[in-house]
Amino acid sequence: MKDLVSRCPIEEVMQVLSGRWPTLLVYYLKDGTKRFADLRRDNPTVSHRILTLELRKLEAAGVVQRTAFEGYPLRVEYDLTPAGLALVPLIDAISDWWEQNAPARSAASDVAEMPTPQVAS
Amino acid sequence: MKDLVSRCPIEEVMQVLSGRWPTLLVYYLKDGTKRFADLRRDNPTVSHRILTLELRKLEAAGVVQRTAFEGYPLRVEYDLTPAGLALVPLIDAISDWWEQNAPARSAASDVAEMPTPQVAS
DNA sequence: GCATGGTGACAAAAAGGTGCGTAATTTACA
DNA sequence: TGTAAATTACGCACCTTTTTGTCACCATGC
Repeated sequence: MKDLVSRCPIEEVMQVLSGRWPTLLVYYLKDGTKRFADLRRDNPTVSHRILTLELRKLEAAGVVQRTAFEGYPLRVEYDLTPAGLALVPLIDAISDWWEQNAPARSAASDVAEMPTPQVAS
Repeated sequence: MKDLVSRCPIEEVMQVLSGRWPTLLVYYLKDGTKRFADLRRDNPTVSHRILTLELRKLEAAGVVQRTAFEGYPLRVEYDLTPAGLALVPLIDAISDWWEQNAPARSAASDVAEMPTPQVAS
């Protein structure tokens, strides 16, 4: 998260989507408008500070729309932008990919060290 | 990267794909077999040590296949596993998504603070 | 003595967390 | 009637944990 500028787009997206929370927040927001407290309930392990920071990051990236209402108690709503909505199926796809390839991971365990297959030239 | 176990798959994948390097390494490996030094050339900013650690992580996740040959100088080859190959189009899709939504990001800038649209109830 | 892929000790930086303060209004209750 | 507390979203200061990086060093055969 230094520049948000790099040669290849993957590096840039990852500056936004890397970390524990961004994808998770998108995931929870796909159900529709949520308030700050809703998102905290959805994921009780985020600290309030990190949640605000992450939401701001996603807002800056154009993934999340933040709408603040005046008056007390404060009220702020978060939604996915169209861009954010477009991201949802992609995250789902990666999620599916993981689930499909998870069995392979647990099967091939840590036995295979230094396979030494050929000697080659 | 504590447990690699969580309620929802997204959290798990992100433990593997989060960070600057994992997706980038997959990206470079999609061209085919690469040796350690090749990957360093592809991305000169990874430190040598981090590269080994990241590759190990991807290997453990079943994304990358590591093949070590005996003899000196040492020779180690890295390839994508079938799972890793399956991941490539997904990363590309996210990459494309970013490129398509990049203009929107620079257009909507930081002017809109406290929009105060309705007052609601 | 260089090249290859790697390790371990340690330092720096980033990510994440805790807890307190703030605001205006409502509710609790004595 | 007066006061205390809760509510909501957040900023700030400080701290811990995790990640990433630097540096030196190993192994061996040409």
